[in-house]
Amino acid sequence: MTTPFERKVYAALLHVPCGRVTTYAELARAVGCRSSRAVGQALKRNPFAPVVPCHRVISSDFAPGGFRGRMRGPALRAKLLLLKSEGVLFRRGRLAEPERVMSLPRF
DNA sequence: AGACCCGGACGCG
DNA sequence: CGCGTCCGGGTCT
Repeated sequence: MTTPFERKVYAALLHVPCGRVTTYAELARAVGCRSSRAVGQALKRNPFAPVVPCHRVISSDFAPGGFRGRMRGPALRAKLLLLKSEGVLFRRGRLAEPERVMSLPRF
């Protein structure tokens, strides 16, 4: 079931193009929410994957964050591969080029 | 009402 | 840097 909050998150995420990423915190601010964790939950249940690019959302400390509800294992590797195919690389478990993080318009 | 969750900020060693 | 801890808020049961 998709809620108004989830739709807001997905809509904001659509502004992130291929080759760039954003963070849970950034998304949260974009929709006027102070819980980045709530955003993570919404992405986890993203019914419109991959048209809503939930793989382009990482942690604000440049760690990859999770994917499909998991923070490690095959799911996470799939996320890293998707990003790699878009030119976004990770090294030593961290985003290689932090300047690829996109800031979103405030709420 | 309580528990859960793909985070974040802060404090400490 | 790598913990531990607390906070947060939307959703599910």
